[in-house]
Amino acid sequence: MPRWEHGSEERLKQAAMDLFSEQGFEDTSVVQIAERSGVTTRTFFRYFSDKREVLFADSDTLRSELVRAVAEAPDVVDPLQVVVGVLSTFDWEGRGRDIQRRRYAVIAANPELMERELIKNARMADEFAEALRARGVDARLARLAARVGREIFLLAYEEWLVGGSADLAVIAKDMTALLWSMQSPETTTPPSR
Amino acid sequence: MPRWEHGSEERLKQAAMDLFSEQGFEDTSVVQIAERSGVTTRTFFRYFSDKREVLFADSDTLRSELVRAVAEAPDVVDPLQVVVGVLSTFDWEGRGRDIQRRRYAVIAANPELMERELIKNARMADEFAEALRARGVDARLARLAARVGREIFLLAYEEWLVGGSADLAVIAKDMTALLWSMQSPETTTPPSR
DNA sequence: GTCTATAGTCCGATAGAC
DNA sequence: GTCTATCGGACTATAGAC
Repeated sequence: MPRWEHGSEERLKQAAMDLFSEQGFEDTSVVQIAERSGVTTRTFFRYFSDKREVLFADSDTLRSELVRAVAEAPDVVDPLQVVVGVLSTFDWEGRGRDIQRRRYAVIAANPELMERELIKNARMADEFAEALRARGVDARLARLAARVGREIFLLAYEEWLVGGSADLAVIAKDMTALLWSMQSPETTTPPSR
Repeated sequence: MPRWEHGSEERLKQAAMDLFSEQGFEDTSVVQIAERSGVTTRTFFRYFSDKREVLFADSDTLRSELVRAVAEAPDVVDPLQVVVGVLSTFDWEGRGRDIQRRRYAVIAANPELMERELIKNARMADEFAEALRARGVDARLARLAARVGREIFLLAYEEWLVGGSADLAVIAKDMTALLWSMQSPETTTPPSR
């Protein structure tokens, strides 16, 4: 382990976040990020597959954590509830709301970064669906629950981010109730349990 | 406006689709596409902001068409129904299922193209939500209906694409019913009408 | 760690349509 | 003449190859 190079990844992530915040994503080059971190661009691309990925490195480990939570849910009789529950009861507060607000602001300000955010979310939903299916949920139902649950959570998360001190789980529950309030009589089918 | 070789844009789109299909997106360069179309790369970038966009040029006009349909819906008392209805009753058959299948195969085979597809869908949902809001729907409800409606449609669309001769509107209705079947008793709120 | 291909931008020039 | 579409080439940065 080369001790003098230790921490490169963290320094790169920090430098990228700072530079993107200060001068925007487009106007920041990988060379700049590398220079500020005391490494070469080659080192940057050793850690991150592309320039955008430096902002999403953590999201991969986070995703597997969340997928595991779905896979280990006590029961899956209500798959939508499982998805929304796992996502909204995760300890987002513990990761710092300000940091997440800042990160989201950078991402929202740049379409290329938003594209990456969206595909990460899509992959997470796909893995949620697969985890539910592995637990015996019908494939079609699993996909639907994963996708709709993700949307409910994302809307709740956005409100939580910009909002004051509201609890994310509460917002998510509220959002779910709002969805059910849209059920029109003519398209109603009797609950299956 | 029209000139001798005014079909440049169409030729570029066709050449790109063919080449991406034959040898993959990554292994096709803009130079190749331009050469096959008898123009230079400069001309390619005059029509398309980047290499991916050549596959999505039509989707922009399509989006505004669909957004207009939402804005002009007879009524918006059931916003989810409006979104799913507008999307699923559009004449997708008329655009050729084979062409759409081929296009989707190319997109699904490449993450970069999927990223673009996702952000286009996200923008469409945003505009749907705004159109609903303009019609008097509560902002929160409008966003929720737009996003959930989009997911219901996309799942139905994917089934329609791979499937035989099933009607898209029917699949979408079925998918909506499946969503309502997930409503759990404890989170139920009384229907508002 | 160096070298190179490709994406994408910029400026200026050209030529047909009107 | 203007307007619009095309072309030429030089240029930077990303990203991958060697």
